Amino acid sequence: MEFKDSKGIFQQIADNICEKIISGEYPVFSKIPSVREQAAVMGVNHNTIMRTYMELQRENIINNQRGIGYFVTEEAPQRIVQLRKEEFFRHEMPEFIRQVKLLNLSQEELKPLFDQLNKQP
Amino acid sequence: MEFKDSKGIFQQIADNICEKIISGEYPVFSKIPSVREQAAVMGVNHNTIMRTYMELQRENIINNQRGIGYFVTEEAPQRIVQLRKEEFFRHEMPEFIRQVKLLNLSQEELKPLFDQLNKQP
DNA sequence: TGCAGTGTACTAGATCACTATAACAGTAAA
DNA sequence: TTTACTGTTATAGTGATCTAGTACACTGCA
Repeated sequence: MEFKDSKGIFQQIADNICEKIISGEYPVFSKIPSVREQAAVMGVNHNTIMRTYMELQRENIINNQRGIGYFVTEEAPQRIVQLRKEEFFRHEMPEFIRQVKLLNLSQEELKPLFDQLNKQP
Repeated sequence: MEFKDSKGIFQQIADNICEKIISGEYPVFSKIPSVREQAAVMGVNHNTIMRTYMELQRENIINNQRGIGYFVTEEAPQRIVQLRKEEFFRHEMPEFIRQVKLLNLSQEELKPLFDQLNKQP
């Protein structure tokens, strides 16, 4: 996996896992890759994955059974979407609007954006 | 100034200065605060400001006269807007759209966004 | 019981961003 | 010339993050 240096690696991995959960790649109740396996896949140290998993566990997105592995909780998808929506409306959307105004983008330039957003249900 | 820990401080200061330039707070050809003064205002070390200024100089947004200070270049506002537009269309907008789709936001939830964007000329 | 795979914990070290501090050099103006 | 600004450079130290490596404990299964 490639990482931006604008954010902690463990946070990026957490985001990545969360997206796999809400996209269905990691279904509810399923076991996610072990700390060591994930570390190998991501190309990072297993301690870094450990930190990621502990964070996600603290947020009740995964839970673990010692000696067995980590599992996606039943409430995970709902929690992730909820947390992300809050973040989206509190920060990302206002910042996005601020950018548009600061750059003084025209309706013409924004047309592709509208086209994409209008595809939403 | 408050800083997010998601990005280097020097980069956030550079962004801040760029916004002051395109908003007109730092007009073309004007002298911007000295390294030490800016450091005091921002509450950081002057080496950090030095790094910021060197970056901005590398991008031809400011230039300097040793012993006198740093000045906004004539082409600065245009360059900043151009660089930011490129960045916006290459990364921020696609990422924003990706988020909207991932969170499966409804037209209803997006209405405030449309309202804001339609205010653009 | 033994083994393989799992989580967990610990120490040590590398790297990076930023800070703290100092010293040096150019410019303008009194 | 002196003073008070400027930029510039250098060294050392701190804190956070991530890596490297090791060791230990738990679980399921052959």
